Amino acid sequence: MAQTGSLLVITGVTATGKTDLAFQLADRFPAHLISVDSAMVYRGMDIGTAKPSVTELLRHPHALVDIRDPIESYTVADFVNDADREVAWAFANGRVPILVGGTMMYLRAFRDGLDDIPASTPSVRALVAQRAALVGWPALHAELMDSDPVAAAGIHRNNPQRLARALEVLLLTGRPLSSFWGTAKSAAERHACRVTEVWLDWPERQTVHDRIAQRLDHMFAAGFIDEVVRLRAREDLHVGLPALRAVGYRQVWNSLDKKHTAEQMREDVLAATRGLARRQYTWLRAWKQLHRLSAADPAAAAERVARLAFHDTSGHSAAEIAGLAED
RNA sequence: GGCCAGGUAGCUCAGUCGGUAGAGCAGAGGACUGAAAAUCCUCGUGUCGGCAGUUCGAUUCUGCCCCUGGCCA
Repeated sequence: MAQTGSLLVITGVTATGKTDLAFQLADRFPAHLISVDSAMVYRGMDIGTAKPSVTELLRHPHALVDIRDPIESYTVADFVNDADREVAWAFANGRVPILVGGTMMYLRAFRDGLDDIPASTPSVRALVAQRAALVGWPALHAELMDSDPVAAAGIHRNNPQRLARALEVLLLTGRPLSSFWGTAKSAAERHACRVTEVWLDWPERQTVHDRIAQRLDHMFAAGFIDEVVRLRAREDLHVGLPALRAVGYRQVWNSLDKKHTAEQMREDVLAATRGLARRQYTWLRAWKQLHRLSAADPAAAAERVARLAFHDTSGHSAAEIAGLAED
């Protein structure tokens, strides 16, 4: 099948400057920006998610931002469907899709594809939770070991979330979760395109931690706490919701309950954000095919990405591109 | 100045009836198929404030000193 085009993915841990890089490229090339961010999908969660400002979004529109109310949930499958639709739109309109963001599971599901497995339902989820409360998760893990040993082997007995999913699928379909595996198609296959993935990174972890702290102080100055207070004012929202479990929101929400000092609140959010960055690193280090670029030199990074993903407009030959893509 | 309570892991603390110590948090590494900014797994040597004494052996007991907090002057 002939390739129809080139698709660019820009990722990296939180607070590394991914958005700025995407803006630079969007200024130079006909691009379609697609957000890969499980928190920016929610309306009214702007400051704490480091969402681009309204003016920035007007200048550089992002697909998949502000598409859900915090009461709703948004899933990996939703993301892959939405992203596929946006990518197809971009190709149909002569634009290069640029996926920007740090929700690593979304990114991997998009790139490698998702198998066709039904979503859970509230009633089945509640049923599994009830049984867990009764017999405990390790016991349910033992049961899964009997009915779906393949899936059970990959899930720790203390991991309620992943264990629940496997059991829910079993209840929902009567089939083991693992029996659904193996049919997923990668993004390159689904869109018949070349996929270039870029990891924007700082050489020192400390730099990332410093940037996180600096950004958080700007968030507080910009009214982050008021934003959470506004969400709390809604009677229907609570911290159990996926949206309100987002880093920062959960800590600020809980701090307001416990009447923590401002300093304690800040430390809680910082620790949670550093933890997020650490887990993002775990994904990134496992993806060896990423082009790792230094965030310390944004201009050079932009130049490099332009050559890697937009070779058609910068006049490089296919042979040169193949060489560049090797390193 | 006197009295009291403390000084143990980056932080908050527990503990050792004398045999050189352990939790939570922080931090690090890892896993990851519809909640993923989620959920979970693994990782703990630190002059036990300093100096001396008693002892086979002191972080633990004793003395002195230093520091912190409180009370009394």
